[in-house]
Amino acid sequence: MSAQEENVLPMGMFMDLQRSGPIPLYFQVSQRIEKAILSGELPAGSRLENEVALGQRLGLSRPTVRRAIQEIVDKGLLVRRRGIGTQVVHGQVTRKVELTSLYDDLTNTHKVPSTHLLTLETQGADAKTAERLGVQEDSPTLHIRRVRLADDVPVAVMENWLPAEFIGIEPNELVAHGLYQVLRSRGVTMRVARQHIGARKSTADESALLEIEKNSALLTMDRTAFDNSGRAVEFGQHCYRPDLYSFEVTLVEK
Amino acid sequence: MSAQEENVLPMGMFMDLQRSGPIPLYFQVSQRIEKAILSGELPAGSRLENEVALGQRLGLSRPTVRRAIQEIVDKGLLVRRRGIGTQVVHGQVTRKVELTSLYDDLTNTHKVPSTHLLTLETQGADAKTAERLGVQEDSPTLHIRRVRLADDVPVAVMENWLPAEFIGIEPNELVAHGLYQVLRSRGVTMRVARQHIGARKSTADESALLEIEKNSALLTMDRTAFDNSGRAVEFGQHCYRPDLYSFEVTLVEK
DNA sequence: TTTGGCTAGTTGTCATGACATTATCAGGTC
DNA sequence: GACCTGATAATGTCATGACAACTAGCCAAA
Repeated sequence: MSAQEENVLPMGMFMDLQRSGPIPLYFQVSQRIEKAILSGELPAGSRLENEVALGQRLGLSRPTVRRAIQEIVDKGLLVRRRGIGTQVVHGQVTRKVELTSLYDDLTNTHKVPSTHLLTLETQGADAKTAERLGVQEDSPTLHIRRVRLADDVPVAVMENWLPAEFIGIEPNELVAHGLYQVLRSRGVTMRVARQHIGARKSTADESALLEIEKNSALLTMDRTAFDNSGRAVEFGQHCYRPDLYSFEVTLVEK
Repeated sequence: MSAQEENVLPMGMFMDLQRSGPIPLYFQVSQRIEKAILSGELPAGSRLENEVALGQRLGLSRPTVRRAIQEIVDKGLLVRRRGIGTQVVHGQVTRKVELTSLYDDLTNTHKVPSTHLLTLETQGADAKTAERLGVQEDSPTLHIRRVRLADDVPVAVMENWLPAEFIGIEPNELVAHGLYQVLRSRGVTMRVARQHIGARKSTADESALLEIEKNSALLTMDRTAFDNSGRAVEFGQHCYRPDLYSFEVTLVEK
């Protein structure tokens, strides 16, 4: 017998769906399944009930069930095989990285984030910033430089440039909230972000800010974020203490 | 007038679809649109023809067109807005990172990859390896250690552990091809990979192998890869010269 | 024993139709 | 001129139906 016995779990959940509410049905289903996987109710390697049966039992059409399952496949928690079925991926499950800021990351891991605001000024865009933000060179941008701390220990030095429309942002906003929270409260919804992750040695300035030795190894991340109209709303160059922070990425082959 | 004039481009492509072939229709459409974006035929900020019209012109149903567009949205090249339409994201487009190996990355960027094989042995799994691969501790695994070079310059030191079924892999395979190519040729299809990206200082050994100074900054990546049945097929701990390699990640908010 | 084919089960693809939700814009009213 | 209102247009959601492609397992034949 193969080592991967595959229990067909019928997912005996009654799942009271609210059909009139604003929450899509496929989302309600996918949330419920994801929760079942993360809680261990659906163990690694177990098979999911097939799409048609699941749809019948829930009173949903197959496309809706399919979409719910697809959501979780995209998260890397489920694997589909034609002719076979859908299985839970092996390996301990860990929550994936979303389009969030470091501030959100820290609150999610039950650390207390805080911010030291080093710089908040209007600055003409240099060539690189102009290209990343898609604005004219020398046009005004908001330049921010911050140190992010978790439980009063410095974790990252973050430098951002924002388009002119955000120049009114106040220092106390940035101290009390993450940059992404501030942008969201101004009606901006981030949709796409392109990141480059690398490493280099720390400068004397960075070493002092992060309270580490000179010429330590730093984890760096450059990011350009776009809102739902496709326009660049933020360009940032950040560096992290590698002993306190790392990136987690889940890749799924189509 | 706003700076983002939005030309409605009707995508005047005739797109001869092959309906009988094995290639899905939605895939043919999405490939064509992506190519149009990357080639500049659909410039940044331009609007796409709406779904129903596009479907009618191509003789396709709306779900098929929708799926084609969704593929490109997931890649971060398009942005949809309800009530508005679908637009090309601003910013220079760069190809995203797929589920590939460093070997594939290098060939895609027209560098000549080569490999120095340092270690190829059978080894009992330690606690960490056993957990990552989902096998018993002390069970046999294939242990590989390699240096990857691009144009004869060392780029990375790569250490991998594979389950027992791959113990037959020959040294010449690993020198001539990337590990993922070898696995694919053995019928393994990778589906999901979980990666952790960090940084640290180099050891004396690594410094010599990568031809860099001692205590340089290194970019590190740990990865566990799963095949289409959800079983772990590879666990690796790699480190890269940060002046020659970095990671690119595109995040898309759902 | 081995090989081959058949069958049942499951996901993959595609079409058609309908209604809901949201943003824009023009026009009328105060 | 400012504000409300409706029409218009586009994507978001969901149902139903059908066929294709792939896999595993059973069974019969060589």
